[in-house]
Amino acid sequence: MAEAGATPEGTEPAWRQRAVSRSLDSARSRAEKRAQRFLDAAFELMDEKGSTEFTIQEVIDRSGQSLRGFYQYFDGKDELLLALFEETVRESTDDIREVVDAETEPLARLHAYAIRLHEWCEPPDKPRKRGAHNRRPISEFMVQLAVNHPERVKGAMEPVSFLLLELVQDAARANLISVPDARRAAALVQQTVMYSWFGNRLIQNPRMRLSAEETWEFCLRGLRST
Amino acid sequence: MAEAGATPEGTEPAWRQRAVSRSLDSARSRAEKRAQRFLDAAFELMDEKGSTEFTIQEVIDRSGQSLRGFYQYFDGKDELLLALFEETVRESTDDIREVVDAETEPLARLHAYAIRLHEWCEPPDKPRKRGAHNRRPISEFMVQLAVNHPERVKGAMEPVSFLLLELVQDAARANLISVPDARRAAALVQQTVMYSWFGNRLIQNPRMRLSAEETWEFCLRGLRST
DNA sequence: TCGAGGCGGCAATGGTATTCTCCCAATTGG
DNA sequence: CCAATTGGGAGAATACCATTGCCGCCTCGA
Repeated sequence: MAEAGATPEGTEPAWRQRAVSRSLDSARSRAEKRAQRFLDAAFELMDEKGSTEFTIQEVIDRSGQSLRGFYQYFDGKDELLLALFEETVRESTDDIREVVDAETEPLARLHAYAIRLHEWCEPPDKPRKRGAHNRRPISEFMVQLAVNHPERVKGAMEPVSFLLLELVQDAARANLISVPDARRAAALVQQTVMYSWFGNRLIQNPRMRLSAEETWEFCLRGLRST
Repeated sequence: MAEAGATPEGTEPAWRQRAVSRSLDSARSRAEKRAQRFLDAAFELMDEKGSTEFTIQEVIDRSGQSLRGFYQYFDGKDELLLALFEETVRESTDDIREVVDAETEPLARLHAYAIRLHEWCEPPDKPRKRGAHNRRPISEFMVQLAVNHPERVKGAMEPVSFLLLELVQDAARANLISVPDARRAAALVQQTVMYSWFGNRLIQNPRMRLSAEETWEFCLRGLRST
């Protein structure tokens, strides 16, 4: 189980395909570079401002490209943000998989997954791994995205969801948890963990916040004999 | 426990206070009426369009009042939406409390709460109770609100949260669940239930959606011996 | 009756996304 | 090597909205 880069549907980033297919096939690599420049600029702005409220104009200026070009590669701002989101998920999937693969016991793997996913959105005070981005703004934007383009978000989350499904199935096979339907169980866990982070923003007093561990314990009990 | 209208901080709607305090005290009732007309118009538009993306202008036209007046009562569109949100929560609290009070057994009361809260956001195919509004757009907007004004959302949710806390405490006192900290447990339940609804929008296949009952069972197991 | 504040009507401003238009410069085919 | 085609830069023009400002009426209290 859990082979190296086992993304469900091929491994090519979805945004890349979309952006590139708009250009001629011969110019593919140049097109990718240009699209990438937009993405890089957007990531920078996002990291600096700590929010997704940069303007297209800023992205243009920063990337040293033209407005025209931007709309040639992206259908609009939402598409750009979706692309950022997809990139971030990809990054995170690798990160989570790494942590998970450090464990061998099925429950320990699930545990590692839950903790890491919960921390996924948090702004790490500790210096970020080189090249990793501040995920907070993206996570926040994700909920808006989930309202307006649920299918897209689901699609982008696929890698993370898929990994979790595997872990749940493994644990179930080992009789460590008893779930009648692995998919539903996985969905429940993913939701609980992710929105537990989101819900924390409604709680001022930091001591009242729900930690990753607490959330995990709650999930674990939920999984024992569904 | 669970006295009739036991809102934590007085029972006067918060938006009403805000809107009214902007006017002279003598003209209070007239001011309330005017503010209410704006709210009514906004509710209508929201119900019709199924979203909060109506324009201020539409609210003005529909309510037969002036732009000027609008900004006299509300600091901006966000305040209006917050007011709608608060009203809706109030409505729902009454509704939930009613269902809960039909039960006497602590766990049954908790169960009733969870189910009702989960359904809270769903667009009821069944004709709505007269005067009740389509809560979907509000619920959707709530997540945006939670990003931008977490404290306000928390404040508005207070009545619902408070009710849940009581129920959890009652159940704990009766030794039906064992939670070290009722507040945290309540928060966890509320989050799980509410976001379980929200998460469902990421699942196309209706048969894979998480039902209110499933979510409740998950919570219940989570509460048994924390 | 007079004056001031409440309020309707509406034009003006400001911030953004998105589209349009013009033009240059490089590539390419003859 | 030249001219046609086209990718792409600059940025003006549009389209929306929210929000503010300004003018003048009209009412209500003194």
